[in-house]
Amino acid sequence: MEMSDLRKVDPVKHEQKRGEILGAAIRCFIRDGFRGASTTDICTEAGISPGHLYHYFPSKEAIIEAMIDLGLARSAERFEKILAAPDVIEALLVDIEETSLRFRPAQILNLDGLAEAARNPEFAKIIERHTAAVRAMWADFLRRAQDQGRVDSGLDPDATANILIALIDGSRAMPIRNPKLDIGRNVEHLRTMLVRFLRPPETESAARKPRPQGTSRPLKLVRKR
Amino acid sequence: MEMSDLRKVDPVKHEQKRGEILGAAIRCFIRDGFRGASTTDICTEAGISPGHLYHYFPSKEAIIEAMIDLGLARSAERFEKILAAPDVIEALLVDIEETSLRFRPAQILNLDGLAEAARNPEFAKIIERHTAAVRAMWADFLRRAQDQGRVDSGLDPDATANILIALIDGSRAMPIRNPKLDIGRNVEHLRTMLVRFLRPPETESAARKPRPQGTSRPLKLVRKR
DNA sequence: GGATTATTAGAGAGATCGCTCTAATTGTCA
DNA sequence: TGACAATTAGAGCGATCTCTCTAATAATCC
Repeated sequence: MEMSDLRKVDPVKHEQKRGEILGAAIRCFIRDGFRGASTTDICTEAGISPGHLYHYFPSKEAIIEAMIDLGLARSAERFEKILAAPDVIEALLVDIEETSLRFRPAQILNLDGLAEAARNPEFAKIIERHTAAVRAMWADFLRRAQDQGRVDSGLDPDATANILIALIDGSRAMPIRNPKLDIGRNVEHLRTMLVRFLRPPETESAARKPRPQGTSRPLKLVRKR
Repeated sequence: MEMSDLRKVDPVKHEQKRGEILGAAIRCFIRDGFRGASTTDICTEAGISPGHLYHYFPSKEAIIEAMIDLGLARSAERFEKILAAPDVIEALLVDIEETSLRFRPAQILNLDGLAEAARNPEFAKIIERHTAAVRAMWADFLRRAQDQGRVDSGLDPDATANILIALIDGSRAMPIRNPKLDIGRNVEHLRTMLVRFLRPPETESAARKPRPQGTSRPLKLVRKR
């Protein structure tokens, strides 16, 4: 134990410690799952005692909820950055590659969270709210891109957003299903699919500008803002 | 199992009972998860006693493995049917709609299984093997379709198969993320994406028009719409 | 029918779970 | 410094977990 630090009646310090414990809990949940990780495990990982733990969190469930909140907040941040990028599709692909395909273990928790949400109404509410927010962000982007003729205006923004989200979810399972995944090639094919899916059909775009496209080489879809 | 003494009462009956217990276990696992469902729950659901349960299965883990095997076998069957259909994409869409989007609760177990595989090497092996088999089936189909000019020959069959599998995985999360999902519209957009992704680019389809082997059953991939 | 064996029931052992409680320790301030 | 409040440690409670064990029942063969 660390006895060397000088203690103060400091709410900042308290919050910081809470964060440390939450971090330890996340590590445990990644390793063993929501139900597999015990409060004792969390205490050991955080280097504290059970009583101490319950001084910072009222229950194990509260820890899980705090962790989900944190995860969803980080996720929303990432999406905001993606949607603010000059080339949204490229930014999305980079994000999928870095956070899902290269198997950051934290992504396991998304699978756990979804499975848990399917049977726990409390969690379901949180997931649904967060999904609605992300979908709205995507749909808003898609509408603007449609107005600018960069995305097929025949697509429904909400439905398209749902599919993009599903694609991101599915990508999380990829490295689990196939640890020897050829990441570069998969990203390339994802890019091809997205570009072909979203770009305006020939009839629409041909009127505006010439389409220099022969083979499967994808073209840049999105630029200015 | 004793293999030398088969003279006793119906091994068929024994196997049938085993199946019943497995079914009860699956219902419990769907409801509460692998770790959330206790052996007592399973016994209650199956209407038997603990000792009885352990007469049919050596451990809880064995039940889970038997269930995963069963699930993957059923899944492989479904894919074989899909790939044997006259219009593969339509068959795939119907399957996604019926088994994933309409929220058959059994699909939760896929999420559980993936999450568990991410931290349990034993499960990971099973999932990887099954995924490799399904991917091989898809890749084989894609290669044939490419030879017939129905699918863009610029696509790598394995990478494309991986993406299709990811799409199926992602579709499972859809109804959890959004219970008010407009299923029809989503299926329609999925269809659009798949068709645009897979069909040969204009130049190719115009140049090399591979014509029918009329006698053999045509693998119709894309319906002109 | 009597002997033998497969099958079933259910209590409960032993371990672990989430969580509580008391007491010791640390920091603050009159 | 001494009273008081905040914080921490860790034993352990009651519930629940997986799994075992003994004995009763059902099925089979002579």
